[in-house]
Amino acid sequence: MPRAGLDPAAVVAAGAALADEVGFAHLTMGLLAQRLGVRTPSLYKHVGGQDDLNRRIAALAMSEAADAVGGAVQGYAGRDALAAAARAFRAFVLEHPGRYAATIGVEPADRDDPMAVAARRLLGAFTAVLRGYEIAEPDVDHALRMLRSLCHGFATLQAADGFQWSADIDESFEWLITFADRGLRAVRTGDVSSAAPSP
Amino acid sequence: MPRAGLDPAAVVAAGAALADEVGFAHLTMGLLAQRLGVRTPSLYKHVGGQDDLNRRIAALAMSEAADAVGGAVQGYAGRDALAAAARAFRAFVLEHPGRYAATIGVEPADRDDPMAVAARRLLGAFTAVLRGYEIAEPDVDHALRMLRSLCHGFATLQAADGFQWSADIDESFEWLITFADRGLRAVRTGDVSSAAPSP
DNA sequence: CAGGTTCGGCTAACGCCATTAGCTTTTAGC
DNA sequence: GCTAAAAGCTAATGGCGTTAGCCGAACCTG
Repeated sequence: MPRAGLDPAAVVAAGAALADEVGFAHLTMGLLAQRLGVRTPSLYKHVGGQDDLNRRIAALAMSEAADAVGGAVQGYAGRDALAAAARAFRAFVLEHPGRYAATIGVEPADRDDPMAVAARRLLGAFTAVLRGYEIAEPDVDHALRMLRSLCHGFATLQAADGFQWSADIDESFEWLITFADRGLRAVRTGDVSSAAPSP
Repeated sequence: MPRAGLDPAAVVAAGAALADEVGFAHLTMGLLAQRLGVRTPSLYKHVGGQDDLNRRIAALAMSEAADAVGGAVQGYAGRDALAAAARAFRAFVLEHPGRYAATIGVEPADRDDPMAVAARRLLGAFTAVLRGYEIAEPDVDHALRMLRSLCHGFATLQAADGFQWSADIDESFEWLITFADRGLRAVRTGDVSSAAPSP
């Protein structure tokens, strides 16, 4: 019986691909083993178990998302950068719904957790987008969270088929980009302050 | 051996409460039976199984969220209505993370599915908020999706402990409400159109 | 090229969970 | 009070994650 030649990276990559195919909730150790042409217990030579596998898939997804968004932003600024980042992020989530789902609800163990490192890298890509809007320091964190909520919310709702009604979804997303762009420019001009809401 | 006096509603309510306590992913038929002082197979007299239980919890959560948002909006308009709706929605998700998690990834069977009915009711509450902004018809659907993405994204990211860095989260949320309010008012005045983004 | 060690696969077995079948007892209706 | 439906139970099945322990392949050393 020849060896399969597996290693942790190959197992995690196959697990991520399988999650994209069958949905993260249906990703099972047995199914993954079958896909790899191996018996289930053999996987434990490469990953610690299902929980460990999930965390590694989440880290991989975060890292890939950071690459996608970071790469898409290169050479753009302002509205173009925002649009590129948002489109790249949504495209990634829609192309890889399974591995992205793995990132939800996983809290990194410590700052050196690969998941945490990748998450900071993704955050950095969005921070670069904000730089073009010249937003005052106290507002940057808020704007970052707003941007992340918007992208995460839209992408996950669409991935979960949460938009059931009529209007075209791509059009809605472009509308959303324009909305965010206008809003962020208003932040620079001082229409939205970090202080308490206007009375 | 006296009867426990259960019925479907009681089982679903206990399941939702348990999901809030231990997390939706850890909600198990055995654990729920134990909580109700009953053996596991007895639950099958009231719900069809785990999948049916999950769907009923999701429907309950949607219905409660619709009540919370709809009630909070009563008597307000414009920015006040938006703030009330957003705060009510976030408060609901943070107080009931388990049952809200049940709603993600559940697609209703048909239009009469209780889940679909409740979802339409929740959507209606947000539509009522938009009414105060006098947004043109072609933009209403986009604005609705934007609002839903924003609220869903922020609440789920916070519930999953996705915001790890320093700035105060409540402050970020108020900032986000102000941001959305300004943006929606700009939609009315025509700064954002439903047409393609400006060059 | 020989021999030992490490490493990656395997089978067997355990426990947990969801689910079904079939029995018993309570409860409600006539 | 009798009957029938409803609500609980025990027992059993199958699937999954996981662990223990075995055995052969690959690699490194001399």
